[in-house]
Amino acid sequence: MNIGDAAKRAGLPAKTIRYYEDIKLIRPDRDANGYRAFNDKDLHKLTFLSRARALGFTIENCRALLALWEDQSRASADVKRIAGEHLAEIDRKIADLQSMRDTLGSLVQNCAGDGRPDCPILRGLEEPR
Amino acid sequence: MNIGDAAKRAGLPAKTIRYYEDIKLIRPDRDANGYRAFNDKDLHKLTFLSRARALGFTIENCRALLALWEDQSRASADVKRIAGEHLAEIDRKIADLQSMRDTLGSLVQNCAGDGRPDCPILRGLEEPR
DNA sequence: TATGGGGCTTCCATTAACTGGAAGGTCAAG
DNA sequence: CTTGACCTTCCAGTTAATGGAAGCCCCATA
Repeated sequence: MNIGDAAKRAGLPAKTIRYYEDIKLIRPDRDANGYRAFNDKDLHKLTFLSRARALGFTIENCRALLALWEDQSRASADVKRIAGEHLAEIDRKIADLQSMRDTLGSLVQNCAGDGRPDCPILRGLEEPR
Repeated sequence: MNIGDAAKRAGLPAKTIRYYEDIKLIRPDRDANGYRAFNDKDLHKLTFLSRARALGFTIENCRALLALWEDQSRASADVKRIAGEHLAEIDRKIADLQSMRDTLGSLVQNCAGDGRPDCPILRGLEEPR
C-alpha cells in the first residue's frame, strides 16, 4: 500500500507519516520504484500513533508504548504507569486552563466592550499576579 | 535597572526578556556599558506580558494587546473582542482535554496493571476512533 | 505515442516561544 | 589584583510537524 492510502486509513497526513519514518517510529519497506510499501503491521502502528497522539501522548511516550506493544512479554503494569502519568498531566493541564478561564472570564465580564477607552481587561493585565 | 532585576520583578527569565526585545515587543534603552536599562514603562510592559502569556495569549495576541494598551484612544470593545476569542479557545481546549481524559481514564481503569501481559490500554489504542 | 494530472520521492526551510551554552566584556567586594 | 556574579552577542536545539521546490513515476485518454 502506498503512502496516500496509508494516510487515509490511519487518518494522518502523508507528510506526518514520512516524518514518523524519519524519526524511526516506523520502517516501511520500499517497492522497486522507491515508493514506501506499507503492510498491515505498519498500518496498525500508524493507527496506534494517530490515536495516541490524539490523546496527547508525546512522541517519546508513543515510542515507549510502541515498544511495549511489540513486546509480547511486557507487563501491563508498565503500560499502566505511562498512561497513569499522562493522565495526571492531563488533569494538571485541565486545572491550569480552568484557572486561566476563570481569571480571563471575570476580566471580560467586567469590560463594557463599548467605544470608550476604559478597559478593565487591560487594567487587570497590568497588575502582577 | 539591569535585566536581572527586571527579570525578578516581572517574573520572567532574563533570556525571555532578551527574546522579547529581539522580536520587538520591548525596546529598552542601553547604558554606556551596553547593558539594557529598563525604565518603569518597560517593566510595566514586561509584567503585562508575563501575565498575558500566563493566561495563554499568544505572542501575537500580546503584541496586539500591547498596541491597544499604548493607544490612549482605543475602544474597550477591541480589547474585549480579542479576549473573548481567546476565552472561546480556552473553552475548546478544556473540552478537548476533558474528552481525552475520559477516554484515557477508562482505558487505565480497565487495566489490571499487574505482571500479566494482557493490557486493555494497548488494545484500546489499537482501535481506530 | 504523446501528454496531462496525480501521486510519489528527497531536501531544505519555517513555525512558536523559548532555552542552553560558548566566548567574552563589566563591575563591585575584598 | 583577583574572584565571582552579571552582562553581552551569537549559534544551535527543542517539539512535532508543515510548506514548498524540483524532479521521478504511473495511468488514462486523445
